[in-house]
Amino acid sequence: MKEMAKNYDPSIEDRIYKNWLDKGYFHAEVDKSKEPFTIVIPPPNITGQLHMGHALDETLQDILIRWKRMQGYNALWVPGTDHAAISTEVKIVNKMREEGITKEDIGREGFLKRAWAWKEEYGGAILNQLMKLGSSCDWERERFTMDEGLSNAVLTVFCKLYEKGYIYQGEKLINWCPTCQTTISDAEVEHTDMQGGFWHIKYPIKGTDKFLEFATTRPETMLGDTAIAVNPQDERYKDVVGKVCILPFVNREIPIIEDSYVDMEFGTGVVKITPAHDPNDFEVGERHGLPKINILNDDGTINENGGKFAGMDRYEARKQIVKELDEMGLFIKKEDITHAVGTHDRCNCVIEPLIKKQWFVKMDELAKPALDAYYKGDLKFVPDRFGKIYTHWLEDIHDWCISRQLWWGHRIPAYYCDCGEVIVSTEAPKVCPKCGGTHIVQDEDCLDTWFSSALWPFSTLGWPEKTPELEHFYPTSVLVTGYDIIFFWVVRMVFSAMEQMGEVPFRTVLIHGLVRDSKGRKMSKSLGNGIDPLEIIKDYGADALRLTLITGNAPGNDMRFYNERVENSRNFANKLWNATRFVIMNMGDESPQCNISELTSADKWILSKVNSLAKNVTANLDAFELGIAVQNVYDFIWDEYCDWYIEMVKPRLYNKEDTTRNAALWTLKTVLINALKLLHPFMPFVTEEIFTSVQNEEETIMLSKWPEYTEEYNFAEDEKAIELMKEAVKSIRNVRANMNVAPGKKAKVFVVSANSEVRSIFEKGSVFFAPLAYASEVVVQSDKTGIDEDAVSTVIHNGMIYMPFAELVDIAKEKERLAKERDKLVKEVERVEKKLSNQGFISKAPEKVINEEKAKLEKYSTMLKSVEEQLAGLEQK
RNA sequence: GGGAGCAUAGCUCAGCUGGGAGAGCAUCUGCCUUACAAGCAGAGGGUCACAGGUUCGAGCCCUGUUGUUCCCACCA
Repeated sequence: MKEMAKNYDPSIEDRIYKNWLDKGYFHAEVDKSKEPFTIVIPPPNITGQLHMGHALDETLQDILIRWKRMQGYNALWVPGTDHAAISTEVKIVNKMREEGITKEDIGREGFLKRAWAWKEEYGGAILNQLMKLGSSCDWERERFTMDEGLSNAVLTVFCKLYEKGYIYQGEKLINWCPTCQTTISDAEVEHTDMQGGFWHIKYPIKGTDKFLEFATTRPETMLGDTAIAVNPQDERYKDVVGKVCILPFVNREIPIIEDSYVDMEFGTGVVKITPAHDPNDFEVGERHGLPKINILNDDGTINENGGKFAGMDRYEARKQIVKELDEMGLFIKKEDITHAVGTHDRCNCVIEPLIKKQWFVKMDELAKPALDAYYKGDLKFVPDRFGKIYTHWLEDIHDWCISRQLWWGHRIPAYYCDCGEVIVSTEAPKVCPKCGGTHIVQDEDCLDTWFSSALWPFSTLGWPEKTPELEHFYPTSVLVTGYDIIFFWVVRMVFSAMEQMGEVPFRTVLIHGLVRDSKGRKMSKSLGNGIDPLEIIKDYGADALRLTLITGNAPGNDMRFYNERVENSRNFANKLWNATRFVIMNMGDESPQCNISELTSADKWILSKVNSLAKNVTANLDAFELGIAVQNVYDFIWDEYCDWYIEMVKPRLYNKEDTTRNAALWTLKTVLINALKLLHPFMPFVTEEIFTSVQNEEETIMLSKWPEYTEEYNFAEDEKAIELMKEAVKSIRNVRANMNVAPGKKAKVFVVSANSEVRSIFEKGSVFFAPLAYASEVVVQSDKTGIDEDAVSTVIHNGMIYMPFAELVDIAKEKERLAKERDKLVKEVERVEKKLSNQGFISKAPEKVINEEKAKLEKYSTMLKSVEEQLAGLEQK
């Protein structure tokens, strides 16, 4: 037997984790005799540092995996990392800048060398941090979005979609980040309210002395204007439609056109049209066949189309243009407004819409099966409401721009021959199939990082190879992720899987919220309010962190994190630890055995309780109510097992002669082990440590069998008996505290009941009832014979409790106290009577509810009667 | 402009298909009782945002209002 320290020390966690690793418990092999349960990890970026969001995400997954593994499923959790194209590239470029090197200096090959070195250095770090949390991932199956297999999957998908016509190259308006100098997808544009101007400007109308007034938030784009538009219904401008304006500075003649897109009510009802730099204007341009003039360079400066402003930064040009328009008398006024501006979610730089030739995924056809899967119920969101976000996005989806002007990522498998032929192929072609030429160059661009993570659920299992793993473990069971990444990832995984696999990638998406700081703010680097999970683990243990993240949180809801909550979790681990110490101390080296017939009511009560606990916890886990599930276990261990059962069995354990001592020890151990198992998914380390200390048949709790409800351990009568005694103990404590009786002062306790069953319960339970009720002696009898009239009393169901104290009791006070008890009961009786006399209730409420109410009425009225009798007795004094 | 969430004890939050309001922390009182002071026992504290409605019965369902947070969106 091990000597246990007085306080639980979570520093054992590393040792336990290492043992699990060494034993290979996390590894899952294809085993057709078992039902698979699969989770693929949302791959963290290789730029990453574990943060609270990860900690929550991984904890949820680990709980599900550990639980299913114990239930006997073939549980596989696939770990891995994401190359995170743009984030990583930016970090590497920044690091190079410190060394005074640019990408161009070292070229593509040199850069990639550095990027892979970066991956080697930082890629594994976050996985090591995941281990600290206790994550039971199958590390033998770790994948990386750019490893050989996954890259092959990416190329295969690209080519297949190209052949189907779902991937195409087009000159379209895209989102350009002038800082990162790459295109980004619509999903990566973040609209943020910013202070801006609304400049009112007028253009001269050719051949007249009139002007046309309009307003714009981006005056510099005027250099690319190719029309002026008004609403066809607008009577004010009927006479100028068809005429042309002279565009200042560049002196281009631009037509005044009609388009219903223009809102007559807004501003002057006149809009300048810049098809190359605004999505709406682009559409208008398409409809009217207008030229599209790009005025921007990639770095956000004005290009040669901007005439005298060429070379100027966009914002500098804005100022200068307004200034010069003013000098020309064409500037009217500037309003200060706040409006939503598109920014890049990685660098916060303002996005410029502009036209470039890029690769796109055509979305309309791909979106349909992904929507159907949800509507048919093959794909479920927990909670439901996130399904709406999913369908809303898919129903309103635009084509996905997938090319990025980056070097770190999967290079687009498109090749260009001098003859103009475009060849898309997984292998680089040596000769052009059209002209036979050999001067062929590959597209310079890389793919959006989400293109590869979209394939993650099947690419990690070996696709496009037909591996046994893919056959067995796919589709995966649950995807766990935050609501902030539904568009980026969940949607794209589903439509990719539907297209490539013909099946959903996962059946359930469990959505969690954000972990916020104690003030409810998002944790962020710029605020500096982030709490490092590794620090918390160091101070309190991973179990405490995990418990904190799960407790009191409903799926999809944000939570606030603060240390007091972690302390409470740590205290719980310590409570459990000490309960175990108690059991082991009393058990000694023997392994208690006992026959079911030797069990007392108290034993049966706690066995029955842990039995139904297993049912509740399982049901809540099935419903993904992890917060409720763990609360059930917590309450059971602390309130029922520790505060009641352990206290109840102490007298039996301390008396070596007690014939039920073994039954108590066996029950203590059995219930503890079952509770440990139910707690293990949530707090894996402390439960393992205790499990191996308290018993030795099984070598790890991880692979032990999940407790299941069984009728054999359902003891309703004993539960009722013990609950009655608890009720009695609580009222006695209450009365004593009320009267300021010193805890050391014991009193004779009379239990009086006309009901023989009640008497029997207290007679049998007097061993533990006496100490819990601070009784020097417990006397059970059927009437008040021989009880001092001055005795303090309290009522229980079908009985009274009397405690004669030696000192004179203040009769007036005692009457007052009893009167309070009576008033309370009167109210209860009235409430129930009212309910039961309600004809509507009697005729419409379910029978079960009516019977419950009737039972309450019986209980409260008998209690009331007893109190009234007692009061009447006191009145006579 | 469209959509969603939230509003419950001083604070942070639970409350599963409608059937007598809960936890942790904080506060107050008494206990170092030989598992645990990271503990034990007891107490106080809530017109469940507001107004209607459905129902025998509403924190829970419906409608509206207010406040708040978030997501989406091409009003220049």
